[in-house]
Amino acid sequence: MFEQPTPISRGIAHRLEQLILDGDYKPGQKIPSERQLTQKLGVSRSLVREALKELHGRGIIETHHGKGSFVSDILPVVADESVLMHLFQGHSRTLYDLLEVREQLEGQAAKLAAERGTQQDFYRITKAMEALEESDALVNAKLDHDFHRAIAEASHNPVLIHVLNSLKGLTLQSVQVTLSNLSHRNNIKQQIDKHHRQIYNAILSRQPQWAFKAATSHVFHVRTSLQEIDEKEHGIIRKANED
Amino acid sequence: MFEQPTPISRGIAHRLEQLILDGDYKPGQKIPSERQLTQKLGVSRSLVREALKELHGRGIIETHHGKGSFVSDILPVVADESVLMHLFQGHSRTLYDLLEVREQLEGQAAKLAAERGTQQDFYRITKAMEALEESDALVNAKLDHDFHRAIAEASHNPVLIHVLNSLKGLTLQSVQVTLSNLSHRNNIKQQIDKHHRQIYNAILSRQPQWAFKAATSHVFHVRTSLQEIDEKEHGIIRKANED
DNA sequence: CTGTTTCAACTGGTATGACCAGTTTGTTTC
DNA sequence: GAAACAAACTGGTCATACCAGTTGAAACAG
Repeated sequence: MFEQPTPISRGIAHRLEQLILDGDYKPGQKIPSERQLTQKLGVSRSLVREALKELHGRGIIETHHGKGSFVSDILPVVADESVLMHLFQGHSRTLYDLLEVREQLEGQAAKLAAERGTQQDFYRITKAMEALEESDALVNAKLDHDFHRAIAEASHNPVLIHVLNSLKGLTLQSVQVTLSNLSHRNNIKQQIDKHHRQIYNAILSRQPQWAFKAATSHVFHVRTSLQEIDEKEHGIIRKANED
Repeated sequence: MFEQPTPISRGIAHRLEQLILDGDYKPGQKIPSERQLTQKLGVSRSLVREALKELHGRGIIETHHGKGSFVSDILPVVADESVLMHLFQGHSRTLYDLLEVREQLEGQAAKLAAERGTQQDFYRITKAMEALEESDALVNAKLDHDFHRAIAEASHNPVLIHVLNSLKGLTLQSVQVTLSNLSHRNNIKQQIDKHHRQIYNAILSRQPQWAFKAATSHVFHVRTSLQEIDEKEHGIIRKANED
């Protein structure tokens, strides 16, 4: 009755927004030029421009004359790192706090990934997994993070991806600390790999419950292991950011 | 040297914004047509339209085909509280995404609160709980939020508190939407109260597992309830601010 | 005179095409 | 090799024409 057939312009802004949310265009990255979008979206440049204006109004993109439009990297308003980073320094406990949070988040991500992951997602996860296993070098905090990130993205939950990504800086740091503390015990490195495999298998065989369990207990295990060591060797964590 | 002489369009949007802020055009009121603005502002219609789009993006005006543009009566709640806020508009899915994340976070918070909460924490939670129960008014998004916040703080996990707090802006709005959609069904309001009681009891009797379960299933319940309604009445969420 | 129909004049929505103005890049020139 | 320059990008602005809802007043029917 009052169904106005949604103006195309709304649709354009919406579609672009979705592309950004889906990660097709990432924060800081340049999006196609107006002329290109005109083609890609099959509408006139006027519409493209108006859609971009709308997104600009929402603070989603920034535009520079002669250069192009870019996805605002200020996107991660959630949990801005500076604050957390601040918490971190001098408070080794924050590492545990962080892991406590990640425990749930990673669990949820794994679960959703098992439910919703596409073949493409699985491919990415597999690649990350392989890269992780090959490198017996113990320094690969980044690879570890890539693996978890691939899973997060497979959850197709923008908010979840967003929050986890916001914790990225800390995560990286924490993983670094973790590895440097845990991995020179070879059996632990093996255990971690085993965990990853469990998560991996659960997701690819589409068993959400199992994936959740595997992911949470993985983080839990890392946390408690770290805790034990910390109690023994006392104060190792503080030193972790000095290189 | 790098001072690019502010594009006119920015100026247009700004001038219009100023007119509205100055009270020349009041909330709910119609602003001049695009053609009129073209004259009044001395620029082309394209620019006027783009400026209007920008204002629309900020939520300052609403536009209706054939009728005109009107100043939003829900004036900007202070620019953009967070960018995520915008993801909402037209993306009801994001609400579910958000609840999926909160499900775990709230669960963890409740669990930790049960483990670590002090008597003072419990006192605060109790007060929030009472305030929540007394107000049989259904509009108390804030009270609901206060309750969950008290629990979060009782977890004594700064990271968790911070992340949950970051989601506050969204939570508030989502809760608002939630309530306005759920609560006019009286039995649901009762169910929610019951959930809160369960969480409350679990925490104060220091039963972490139970608290976790109660909190997660609470959010889960809210999410699925909302989902059902959304599927039935279809599109209600978008309309939530039209009265 | 009343109620309906109709149509013209609004309103915003979309599409072209032209031209201006910064930016980048590769070529030419010294 | 370095400086100068000239396309070929990019976004910014304008003018014009036409489509599509909305509204209200004039024309008409009863």
